[in-house]
Amino acid sequence: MVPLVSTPVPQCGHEVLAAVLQVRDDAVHVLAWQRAMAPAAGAWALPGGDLGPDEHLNASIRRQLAQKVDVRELSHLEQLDSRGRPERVPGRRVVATSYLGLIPADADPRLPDDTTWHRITDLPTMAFDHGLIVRAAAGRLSRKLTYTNLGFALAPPQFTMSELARIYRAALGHDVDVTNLQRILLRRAQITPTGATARPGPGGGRPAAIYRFTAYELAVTDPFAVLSPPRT
Amino acid sequence: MVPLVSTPVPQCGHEVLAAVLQVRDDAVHVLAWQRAMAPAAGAWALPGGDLGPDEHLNASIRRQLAQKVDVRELSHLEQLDSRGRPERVPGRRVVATSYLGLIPADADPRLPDDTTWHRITDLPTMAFDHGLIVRAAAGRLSRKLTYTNLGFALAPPQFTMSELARIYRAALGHDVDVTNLQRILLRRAQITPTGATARPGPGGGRPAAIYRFTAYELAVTDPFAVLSPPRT
DNA sequence: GAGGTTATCGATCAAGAGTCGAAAACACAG
DNA sequence: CTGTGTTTTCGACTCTTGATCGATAACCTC
Repeated sequence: MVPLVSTPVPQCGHEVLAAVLQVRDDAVHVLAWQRAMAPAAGAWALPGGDLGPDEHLNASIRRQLAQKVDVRELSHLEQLDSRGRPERVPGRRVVATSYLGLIPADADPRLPDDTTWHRITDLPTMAFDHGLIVRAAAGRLSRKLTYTNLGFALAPPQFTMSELARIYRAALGHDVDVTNLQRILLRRAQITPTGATARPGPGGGRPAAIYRFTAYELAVTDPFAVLSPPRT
Repeated sequence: MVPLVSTPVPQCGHEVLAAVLQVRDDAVHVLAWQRAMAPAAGAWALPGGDLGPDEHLNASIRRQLAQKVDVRELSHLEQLDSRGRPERVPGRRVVATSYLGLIPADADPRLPDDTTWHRITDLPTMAFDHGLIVRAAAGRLSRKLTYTNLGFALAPPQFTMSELARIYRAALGHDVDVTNLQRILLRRAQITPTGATARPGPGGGRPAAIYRFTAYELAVTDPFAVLSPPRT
């Protein structure tokens, strides 16, 4: 797939990288692949690569990602920031534009042999500054989760409130009250009851209502807008 | 691809740009200079230029800005985003990383002849995609003003509440109640009374208390954190 | 002083969010 | 079929934040 030797040096020292996050087993994971060659052989790296000579940034990150995971599984993709420290990659000056990618909690895409999921709380040795990018991505995710509808990108198409709360718990890193979560997301019209109910597990319990997200595109929820325009 | 004049071709097609904003006469203005040469001759452009071969992004934007304004006047500088559409600049493929810069309302820095302030509500013909960057910068500013202490970068070192409210009005684009603003910023401990009072203008009026910002580095104010951790 | 002007403070109202416990709806065991 | 345990759901309550408005304070000029 990737040529091992004699890669032509790209004329533009610019690369794109993505921290693709997913909640798996109640913990946020990031997609990474293990480098086989120098530099940073053995370390884990984020998917990405050099920007093509006449390529859009968005097109490039999608193309690079496609080498590691089925991009159709991606529920969200947004730009994070750019890093240009000359020494961030030894031996070559390259500016990196990083992205945050999300995959719904129920998906389990096929991955190449060199690629696996890693808990972001227990990262292996990461190549270059990729560890910093993962932290920036996780921070962006948890903050945006509170004032946007970004949950749609983490949750499966259908879910109960308990399942959704577990996802939020993992992504936010602290406890989430189910009652509170339900009221907030309902009031914001972020989620809609489908009418169906889930069957209780063994041992019983009241069957849970099944919800879905109302929209699947990022939207900011006004409510917490402070210093807002007059209400008249 | 080949440059029209004999400027040395940078080895990396990467530039940095800054939208430097300031509140002047109750309106947000942006610093721009008028291009004399093709491409986009006559159009107004943001300060910026090509990234040096071994230059940090932050160092580069400061260096470029220094050509148009005294960077010591800058009260804040943060990265906005990167744009890489191949056609964003005709004749040359260049990725741009944009920045938001702020200058306190009372400063009036010396500017080169080709450089002036423009109201962002009434922009002249902007070169390339620079108009989009100005809008992104203004949006970032108004949003961050509500949930951070970014006001410190817009306000002069000392101010009365009326003066501060006028600055906020301009940056937010809507009315701001003085009483409300005072209470919110005091409760958040963003501002501190200096003890001094301003002399009333002609016609009298109660002398206004003089405040200053408590801190001069960006800090997020928690209060509006939704789905916040349990209060116990 | 009297009237006009501006700033400040307090009381009140409304809305969003966190907490808690009771009730609802199920499975399973006896 | 009934009682027990489990999970979900709903409502009442409290707390905090922010918006609104009127009253008071402190100054000017005449």
